[in-house]
Amino acid sequence: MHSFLPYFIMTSYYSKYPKFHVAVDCIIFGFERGRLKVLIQKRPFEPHQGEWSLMGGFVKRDEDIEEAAERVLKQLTGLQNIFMKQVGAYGSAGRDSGDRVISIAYFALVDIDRFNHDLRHEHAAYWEEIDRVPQLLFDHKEMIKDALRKLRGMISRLPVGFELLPPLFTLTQLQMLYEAILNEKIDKRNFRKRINEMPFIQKTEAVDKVSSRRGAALYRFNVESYQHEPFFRL
Amino acid sequence: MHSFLPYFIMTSYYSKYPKFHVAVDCIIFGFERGRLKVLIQKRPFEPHQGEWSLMGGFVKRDEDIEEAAERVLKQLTGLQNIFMKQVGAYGSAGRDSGDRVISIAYFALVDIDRFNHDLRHEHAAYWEEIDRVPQLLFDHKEMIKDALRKLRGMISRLPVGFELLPPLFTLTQLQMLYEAILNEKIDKRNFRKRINEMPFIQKTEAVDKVSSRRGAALYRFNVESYQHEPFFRL
DNA sequence: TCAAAAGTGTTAAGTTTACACCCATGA
DNA sequence: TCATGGGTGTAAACTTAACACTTTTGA
Repeated sequence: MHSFLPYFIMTSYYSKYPKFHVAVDCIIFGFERGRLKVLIQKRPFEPHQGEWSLMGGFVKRDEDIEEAAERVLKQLTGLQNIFMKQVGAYGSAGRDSGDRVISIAYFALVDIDRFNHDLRHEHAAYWEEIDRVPQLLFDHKEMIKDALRKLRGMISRLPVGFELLPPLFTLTQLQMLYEAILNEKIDKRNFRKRINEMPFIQKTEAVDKVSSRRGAALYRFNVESYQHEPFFRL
Repeated sequence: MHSFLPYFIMTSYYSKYPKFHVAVDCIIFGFERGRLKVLIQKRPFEPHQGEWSLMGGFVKRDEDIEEAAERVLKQLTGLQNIFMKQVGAYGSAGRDSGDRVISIAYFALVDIDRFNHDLRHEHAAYWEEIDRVPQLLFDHKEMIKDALRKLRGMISRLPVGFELLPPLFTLTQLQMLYEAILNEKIDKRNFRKRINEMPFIQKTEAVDKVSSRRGAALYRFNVESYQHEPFFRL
């Protein structure tokens, strides 16, 4: 705020215009046992305390909105430097029955194994399968729908799926992840052929013996060798 | 605002949280003589009066943010029921040097012929070619970049290009529009072949004699026959 | 009569899809 | 030994890309 007018006339150039509460809401996606999940929470404050909702919070006075989203995510997961993307701003006049609030939705992709489950319990949060999400507060369900649409549009062109997996993963896991997000079956041989052509998905020496007797090769996503690829097409 | 607490304690559940100015900024795209253009304006108020910027305005107290965007668009163009899409929210703490403002960008596609040019002059607004836009205020140039990226992602899957053209248009015009938006040459015969396969782009009896001696068939986009198509692929 | 834009098909290259069996292992 | 998930190649269908000449007409 840098007004050159005396403060007793106005506190800023814009002071005649109304102000609004601004919140962020986080759609936190995770992937577990072949299912895409989203984290929902029993709202911890009034109004509508105890109803299912997304995790959210109000933007602080001198905080970037991205920072606010990262703060909310960290509160609930303990995680930082997580892949997040803005979904959009939700600003219908009547969307929040507590007061006028303009909310900016972000989605995050987390490796569910790194998740802090004490924090999850502390916040009464719960991983729900994407197509079993109950009625949520306000327009939160629409936010999830929009976030999922955005994720779908991204997953086949940008290497974001790895954000949902542990550092080492099997091709079956990766395929199930794509199937869960795109909500369609993929042919195993065709899938592997295409993955093979992506130099930034690299086979390691390591073998996963959990999911099968025979053992499955573990792969990793190599950030460096992705650097120059503009995008791909699954 | 429906607080059940006495008004002298708090005015709403959220009253301990800060409030922010919220604005909308409009990226208004037009298409003229083979060029994609965007409307920029000499800012009519302080701070930074007279600098090039997008057309914007503050959200009113009981107004949806979409409504605010439509209002701003109407102020400048005289047009209503125009194709508009949210680009996203811009909320860096220091983005506006006048005061903290969170701005939500929308892009609009207008038929430049329907534009009210008196209003344009009144607002000191100017159609600039997309790749000749000068330095703009704050993060407005980034908003244009993001809007264009969004438009590009859309144009080949959804019939939005027509919003930029008059009701009747030639295939050459349509092709130039796609070339301008995608920023790449398209083969004429391949383009026409694909357009021919789209039942919702219909040839009319009318002929355009302006752009060539021979005359070119005029086509129109038929909304009704698009209804059931989920999307297409140019 | 010629300049300028409109209009028109075919072929080769590349991409996508469909499809079924053997392998390695632990229980 | 058998049940389970891992791993592998080819051919047909389809899509995309490359390419050049004729038509019409007003100046």
